[in-house]
Amino acid sequence: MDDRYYLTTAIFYPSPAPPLHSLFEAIGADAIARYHRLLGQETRFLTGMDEHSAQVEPLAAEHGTDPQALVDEWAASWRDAFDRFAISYDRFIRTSDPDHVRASIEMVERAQASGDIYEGTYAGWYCPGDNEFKTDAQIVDGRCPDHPTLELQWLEERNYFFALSRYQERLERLFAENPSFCEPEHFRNEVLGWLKEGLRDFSISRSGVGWGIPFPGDPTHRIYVWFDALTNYLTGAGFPDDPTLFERFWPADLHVIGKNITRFHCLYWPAMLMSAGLPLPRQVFAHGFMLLRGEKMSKTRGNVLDPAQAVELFGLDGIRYLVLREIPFDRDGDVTLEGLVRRYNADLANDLGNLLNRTISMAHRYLGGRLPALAGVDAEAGADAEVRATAVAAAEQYHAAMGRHHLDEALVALMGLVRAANGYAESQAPWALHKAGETERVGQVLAVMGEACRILGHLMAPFTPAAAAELHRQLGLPAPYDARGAGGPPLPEMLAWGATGDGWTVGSATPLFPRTELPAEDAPVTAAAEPGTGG
RNA sequence: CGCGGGGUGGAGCAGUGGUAGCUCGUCGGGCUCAUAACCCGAAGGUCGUCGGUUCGAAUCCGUCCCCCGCAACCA
Repeated sequence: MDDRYYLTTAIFYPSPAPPLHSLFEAIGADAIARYHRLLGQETRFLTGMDEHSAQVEPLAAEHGTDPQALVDEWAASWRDAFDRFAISYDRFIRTSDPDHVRASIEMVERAQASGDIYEGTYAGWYCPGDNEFKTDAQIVDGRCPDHPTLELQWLEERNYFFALSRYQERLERLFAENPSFCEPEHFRNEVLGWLKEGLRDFSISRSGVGWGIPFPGDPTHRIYVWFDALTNYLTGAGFPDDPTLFERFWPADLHVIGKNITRFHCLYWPAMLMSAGLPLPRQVFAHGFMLLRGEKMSKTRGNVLDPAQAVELFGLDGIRYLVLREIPFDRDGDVTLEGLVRRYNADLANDLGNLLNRTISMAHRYLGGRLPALAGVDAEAGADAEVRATAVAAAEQYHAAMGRHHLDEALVALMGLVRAANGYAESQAPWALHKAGETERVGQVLAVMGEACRILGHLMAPFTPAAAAELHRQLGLPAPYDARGAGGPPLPEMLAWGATGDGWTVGSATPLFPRTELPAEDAPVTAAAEPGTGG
């Protein structure tokens, strides 16, 4: 295992504050980052904002401010939200950052030096309503759907192109030699399909706009999208100003992206890096989308789940768990408010939280708070050994799932141990043992339950960091890791059965995940009328 | 015939040749340590359609139908 790990999210389209579906990507990447810190790797986690959007300039004018001031405000708001959601980024990059501007220019210059950039003509249908070229798919009945009264204009514009087509063979070789460059497989298939269709050069500059990075050698143009946005991954690793950092962290281990931008990350980006003579990232992982009632969340549909409301209902860790559990990370997942409430109560409140609560509570009631050491417990009864075996198997499944970035599967493995521990409590019935005066056995049973809780706390840590720390606090155990999941022993050591050796004294129990309920106005209609119950 | 993904009990999913599983929900039972939580059992599916291969198909092949996504910045 490498002693360092560098991962990124995509940089986000600028807006006043992050919607839940953007937080979803950040939370997922954060869980991966935290997992690698727990493994003991020096982990660098980059996220940020893509500020040179064409919308920014007109919007700033509308607000009577300048573009930089507008994105300053937005970036602060995003950072704030990311901090609240415990996104443990090492840098929040902004494409207006000076070092990033230098990096983008450097990348264009390298491509120029390689002879991959030429001047050409970009032609397309242009909508005067929103100053944008429209693709065929964006045109309805020959009009822009947003401005149906305006005629589209066929415009031709001189600008600079990147010769992607020259990289056809090299990209084919990349995918042949390193299939896992793009995961999961169904998105890789899509990329292979595009490769088969043949690559087209793409435009990398725009003229007539002021907001953006000046194009090297032609100040009338700005760098357009990809040489700006994608380059952020290099900037975040120290390119080109900090060779020591860059040496340490490039190439990136993982780019976490949305499935809509696989083309750019799996074809454009490696070609750009080849052109610049830089090593390629090890993997691009495309996650699916969070759907709300089967539909893409969007403001125009009015079906956006508000992060603030979600936090109010489930807490920060609650919502972190829910989005990662409900949405398979490798494909789309459908979410409803009702479903989230159900999942939260079932998994976190009833099963996991209550397991901790009953364990601590019984430890106080029957043992004066003192859990004995596990030594000698295993051989005593089959049930003890079974819980232990489940814990070992859960950790194995967990690591396997995390290795493939299937975060939802890791959580399924975790919940499997919760169930086993609750079942164990039922079958051993320490309350009955206590009545029967079998104090020693009560101690053994609660030691097993406490151990399951201890391990669960570590398994939870990448997903629900604050709740994991609180779990250990209530259990009465020190937190071996810092708030970002770094600085402790490698996770597998802490997941080993009986890792603490001795018993310990538990703390006090308060509900880790208090039950929640659907807000009244969103309650399902079925509860309305129940005939014949009187009242 | 553009490309990719998907169509499995009420809901969400797993399952790539050999008795169809899981979570939630529903119904019944048990327990009382615990956040009215926990545990056990039951009902419920001709696995989108039609056809083929096979001793045997949700699983392989072919037809058709339906849903979602897809290249210039809306995860």
